[in-house]
Amino acid sequence: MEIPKQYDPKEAEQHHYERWERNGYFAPEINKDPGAPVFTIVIPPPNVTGSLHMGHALQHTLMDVMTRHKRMCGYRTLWLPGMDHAGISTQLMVSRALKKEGKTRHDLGREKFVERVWQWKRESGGQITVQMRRVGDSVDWSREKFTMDEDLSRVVREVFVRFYEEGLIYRGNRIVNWCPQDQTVLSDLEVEKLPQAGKLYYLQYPIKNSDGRVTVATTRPETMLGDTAVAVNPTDDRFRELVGQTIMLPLTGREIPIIADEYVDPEFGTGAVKITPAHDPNDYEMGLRHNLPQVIVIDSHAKMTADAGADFLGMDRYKAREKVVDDFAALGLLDKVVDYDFSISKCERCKTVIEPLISTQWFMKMDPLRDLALDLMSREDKPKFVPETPYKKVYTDWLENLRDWTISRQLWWGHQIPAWYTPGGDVIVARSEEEARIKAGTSELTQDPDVLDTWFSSALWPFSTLGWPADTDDLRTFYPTSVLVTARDIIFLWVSRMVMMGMKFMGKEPFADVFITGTILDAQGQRMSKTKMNGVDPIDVFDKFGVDATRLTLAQVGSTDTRWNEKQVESYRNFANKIWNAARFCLLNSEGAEVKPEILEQSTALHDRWIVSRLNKTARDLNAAINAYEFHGAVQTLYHFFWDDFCDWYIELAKADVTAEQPSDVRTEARTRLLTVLEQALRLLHPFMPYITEELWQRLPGDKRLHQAYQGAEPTVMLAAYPEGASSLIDEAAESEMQAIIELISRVRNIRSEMNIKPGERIPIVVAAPDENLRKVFSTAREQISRLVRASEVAVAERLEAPKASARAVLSGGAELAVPLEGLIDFEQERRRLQREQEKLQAEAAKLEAQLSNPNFVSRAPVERVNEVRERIAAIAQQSSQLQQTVENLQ
RNA sequence: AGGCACGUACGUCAAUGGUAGACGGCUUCCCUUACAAGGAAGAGGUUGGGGGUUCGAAUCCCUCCGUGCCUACCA
Repeated sequence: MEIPKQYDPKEAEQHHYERWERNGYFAPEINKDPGAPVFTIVIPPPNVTGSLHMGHALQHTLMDVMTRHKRMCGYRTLWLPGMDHAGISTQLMVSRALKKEGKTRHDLGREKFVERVWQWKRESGGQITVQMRRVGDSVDWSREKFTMDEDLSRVVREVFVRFYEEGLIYRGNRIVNWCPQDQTVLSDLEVEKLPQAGKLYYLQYPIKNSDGRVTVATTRPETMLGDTAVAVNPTDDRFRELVGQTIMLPLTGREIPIIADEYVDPEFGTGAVKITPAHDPNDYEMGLRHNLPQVIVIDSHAKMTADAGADFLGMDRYKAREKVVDDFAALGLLDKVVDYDFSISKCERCKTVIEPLISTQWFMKMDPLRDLALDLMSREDKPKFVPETPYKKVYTDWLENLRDWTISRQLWWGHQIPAWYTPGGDVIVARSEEEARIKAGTSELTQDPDVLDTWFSSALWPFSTLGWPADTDDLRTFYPTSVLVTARDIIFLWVSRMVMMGMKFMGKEPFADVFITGTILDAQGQRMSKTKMNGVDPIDVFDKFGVDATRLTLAQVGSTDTRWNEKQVESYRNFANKIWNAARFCLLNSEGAEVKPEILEQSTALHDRWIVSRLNKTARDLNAAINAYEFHGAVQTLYHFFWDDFCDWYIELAKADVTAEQPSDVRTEARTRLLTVLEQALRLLHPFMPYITEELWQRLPGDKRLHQAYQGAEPTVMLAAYPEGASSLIDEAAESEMQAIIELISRVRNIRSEMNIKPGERIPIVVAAPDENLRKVFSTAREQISRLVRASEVAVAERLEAPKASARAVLSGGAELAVPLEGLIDFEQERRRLQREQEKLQAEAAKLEAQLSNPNFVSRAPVERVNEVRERIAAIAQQSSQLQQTVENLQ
């Protein structure tokens, strides 16, 4: 059999996925057990414009680990994939392409433009679906969805109509976040606040019929053209006289009142605030309270309007700012300008500074929906956030302060709002234009040009993808889903809204658990971002180290923020190679043997009982860890079981039997056992490392059974049963006996190393144990011990009888070790070595003694704890005295 | 401005209030017939500082220092 010495990930990654997909392994229908429990994940739909980044790679790895694990456990498993139409991003991308042709979307017109976007989607969208296949995502492609699919669009209209009829969706004229670049309104969540070094301008406003002036401070002088009041705090004595008086607003010729409002902070600035209801959210609110007019001086392109005055008409907002300041200076009304740092609102997508504008938009009333989500949390503690802190609180706090959601967007790419207007201006909301015509009694209707916020359709994702509002099999089977895996930054944007919509339309939470992943930071601890160019492309990492190694690295990240460290991936690449070579050894020595599950229950030799015990304990721990979302622990458990227990000890202990030149029952049985343990180990590894495990599993000869739910399927490790960890096969006696052998071997190796004994040199060893069983353990393993420590002879006795010129060690259970080193030993060095050990023991003993001499410890600590300490002290005392004896016996 | 996290070995991270660990790196030795992407051995920590609760603290509380994140209407 030809097996290369090094594992080539690309080779394995090439073939298996295609076969898994073609054979329908990813679809829940592969499971033939009608009573199977169900496990469902709906994917957080990536943007159709997106490509795989580290965050995706992390989330997808975790989702795939869970899905593959549950599938192997016999669950009817659905991981449903799909993509989001990503309104703004996609429209921007296509607009940019048009720009290269010297065109704008307006040149094409709406219909042609949207067709163009669809064309783009068909040709270049969904790059990420190719990359998901590379990651190994075991998603059911036959159920793939796109938020703009006709069926999902129908769901959007249905929901919109129901909400409207209930009065939860309404149209209103309000101040909103406006992006002058993208020409659309944005929700609060799509706006990011960035700190900015700016200036605070102190402007003086003359008071009518007086020589007095009021000074106001502002960061945006240009908005003064739209001021309709100056406000002061009603309790502010400095301005008491002024309230009710009138200001002659410079540059405009308008007269505006001085009003009193609690909102004004007397401590800030001058204590007097200019009020621009049309261009500031707070001023807007105050304007409503005081019935102030709204003078619009900035338009949707952030240019000054006619109402700003003839001198300003058409001027850019920043040019206007300069001019206002210059004009005030010229009039002698500019008090001062000071440096001032504040936060500025920018469009999350294009980073343009947001302009608050008054505009007619569609809104969703959130209070009743919010209550559904909060009730669910307080009554049933759902969804369960992992980790619970801080996310449960973050989620509920946000819900408690929820405000209405602006759901319309001035875009062309998206779900067009199902509202039509009659010539008379009546609003007709309907599921279709036909329905609208019937409702309106006329066919002269104009549809609202706006589309819905992308997150509107995303909020419906857990049930829209399963066929709602029809009562489909899928909906009944897979809703509510099991777990949602996502990054923390969309808890508000998406998670909370899914919960509200799920409760509203399904009456049940959309998912039981929410697992929030950590963030992968760059080596400096900064967030990876396109603009900073500090991102690491997962595909590059796959190419360099292999998908499986990358998955293992990501899986152990779990919910911790972690700096990216390529060394970590490299070490898991080495682990993959270790797996490869362990399997290579098993296969190169497999003649006459094959996988045979029953053999593990018939082990008699210590090392065999031991590895079977370790295997089952590992399986038990792994299942627990995965079910508890403890991926870091799961990866560690796997790594150490495979490398330490299986490779370093078991293969070495079994090697003599396995590699025997002459065929024999012993050899066949050893080989069979080795292959069988390996086969189960591969199953344990599979959810984390799907490619290498499948590649090797396929090569194993013998009885590789699938889980009973998948009988009849083409063999694949994907559908083999995940070992549960049989408690009947966990053998504590074997583990502790084996521990004694491991200790013995380690101590001999230690002595060899410290005494500078050449690796090739064979030396005799003497081991003594007063306990008969322990002696038996050592005698039985004599051959193996001899092999692993390169001993010429292993003598086992009840009492230690060895030449004085020996290196010695005291082992657990009263056992002692001597390595006769006539002519090799340096007594002074040996004495120092033993004394160092003695010191270690004494240090530990001193600590424990101190504990025990504290009467409070003895009286208040649990009895078992106190006994533990006593036993440990006794053990140390014995070892210590043996050690002392040894030192005294030296020369 | 408030709120919430975090600070453990040289690096990245673990550790139900009960003897602080792993991986990488480092030192020494070894191309031993699965694997040098390997094997063997070893060094390295008063868990950011200080105080408190407790029989016992990396873990709980307070405080200081440092670092992140989120929320927010300070013109």
